[in-house]
Amino acid sequence: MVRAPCCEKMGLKKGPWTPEEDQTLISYIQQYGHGNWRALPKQAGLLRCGKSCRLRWTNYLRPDIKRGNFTREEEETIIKLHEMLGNRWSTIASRLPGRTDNEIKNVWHTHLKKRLQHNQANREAKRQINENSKNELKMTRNSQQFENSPQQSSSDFSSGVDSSVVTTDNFDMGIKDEYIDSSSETFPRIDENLWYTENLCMPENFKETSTEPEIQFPISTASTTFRSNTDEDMEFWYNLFVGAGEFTELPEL
DNA sequence: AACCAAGACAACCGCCTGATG
DNA sequence: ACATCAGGCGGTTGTCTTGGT
Repeated sequence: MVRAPCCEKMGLKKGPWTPEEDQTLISYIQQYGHGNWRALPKQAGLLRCGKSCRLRWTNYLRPDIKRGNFTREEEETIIKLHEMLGNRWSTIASRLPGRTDNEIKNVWHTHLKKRLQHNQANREAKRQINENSKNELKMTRNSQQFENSPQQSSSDFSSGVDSSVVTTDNFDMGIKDEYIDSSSETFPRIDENLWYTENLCMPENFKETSTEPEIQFPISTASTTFRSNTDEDMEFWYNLFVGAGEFTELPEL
């Protein structure tokens, strides 16, 4: 394949477009259209290559371009589509009227990618806290049980003689990544799907901020997922994730 | 006020594909 | 079938702006 000569070698201008150039291009396209991009700059009197003109028009000057910040809905659409399609910016752009692939690509690299990485790091941190709390709880309950029943041997605990006791064995092997003892009454289970941002909820008295909330409380029961803002639930989750041990008031964000 | 680093975004580059002769 | 061209796409770079020191 023969490569077209680059703009510089042909003495054509590069770099940012001036308002005059923009106006020239707009006027020409409004009058004659853009049937042939390669021929257009010469006919319009622009010292630019056709490719540059096309990009300038499609990414910036087109009348149906939507300028300004992306809405929350647009951002969510991009995130979802990117999850499905990967870096197919033009396909993603076709689903967002008035937005160009270039703009979407820029937004992705400058905002959305970082936000997703941040969310992922948060989820990982929470998961770690959850894991640590789980271990602490496990140890506490085991030691309490040992103190209350000094006559029992440690092998009795792990054999599951008393079904109300959470032992190392039934905790680890019974239900993975869930907070639940064999009576299934005391501890709500964590629905892993709730870690995803769209499923997280904030307590009513939490302040809405533009940044990612630091603490969020996913709640579900063994049978059904629900969202709760009751003090009891908040206290449970606050102690679980923040690890303060003593719950006094909800944190200000 | 001056400088510098980081962020945001416009523009370019190189490759690919489909159309055409 | 092959060569050439135009247009499209995604990755990368360049430039301007902004915020911090």
